[in-house]
Amino acid sequence: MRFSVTTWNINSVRLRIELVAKLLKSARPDVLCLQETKCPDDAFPLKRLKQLGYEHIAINGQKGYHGVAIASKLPFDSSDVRTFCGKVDSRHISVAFGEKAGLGAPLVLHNFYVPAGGDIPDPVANPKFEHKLSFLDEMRDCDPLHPRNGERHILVGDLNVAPFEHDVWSHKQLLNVVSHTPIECEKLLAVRNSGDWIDIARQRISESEKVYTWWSYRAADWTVGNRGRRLDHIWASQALGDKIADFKILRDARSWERPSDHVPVTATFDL
DNA sequence: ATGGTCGGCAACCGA
Repeated sequence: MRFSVTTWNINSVRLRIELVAKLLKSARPDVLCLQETKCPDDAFPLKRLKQLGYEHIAINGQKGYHGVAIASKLPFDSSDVRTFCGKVDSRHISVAFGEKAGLGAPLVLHNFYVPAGGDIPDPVANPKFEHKLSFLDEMRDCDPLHPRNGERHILVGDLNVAPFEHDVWSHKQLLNVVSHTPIECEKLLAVRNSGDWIDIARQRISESEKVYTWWSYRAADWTVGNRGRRLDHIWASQALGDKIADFKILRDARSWERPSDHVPVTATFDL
């Protein structure tokens, strides 16, 4: 049985619902995980997604900022929301697929939107950076993110960290830029190692090859110099390690009309 | 070396 998951920081789901439709009509993933929906739950475009065949939807939104959602063709048994750092920010939602989904054994899917962390890479001078580091520490210590004994877990999202040298266009020039500072990279890797996760992109693509999922809006032409970063991630627990069938970054989406600055990332499993 | 652009929501904040 094929099972595919797409993650996409949409940067306003209401503004870009037709881009979401375009993606869902062409890629047809089984599940779509969105971040930065910027949409209160009572204004979420449920109808349009249901029309597109994604009838099972879990949302965790708030007004103006953040917000995450999971839209699925397959029914899930339950959904859950976690908070981090004692804030009410909508930065996490998870769903559990059980018998109803027809995927065999249970499968848990976590969708995260990690804080961007502001501009100054100093936790003393910049509370937003401190928040980001604390958020990563809490993820590391979060028991539900530690799959064990052959449990099938997938973790996706905009993790706002590009951990490896070739996850950014210039390792040297970005060493002191939030998203690629050594302390963040270490902390993200600590999250990954706390749960024995596989970073699917780097399982599939050599560590020496440049891989990006985000290109800044602050460039007249985002293609000039290809100054991207790999901020969006899909991780799988060890139990899924030999089931990974495909991995795709839809770079084209950065050229769509009024695009998000992030592009969709999809992993396909042969369960 | 610096500033560059978005979206939400109604003056800036967050990214």
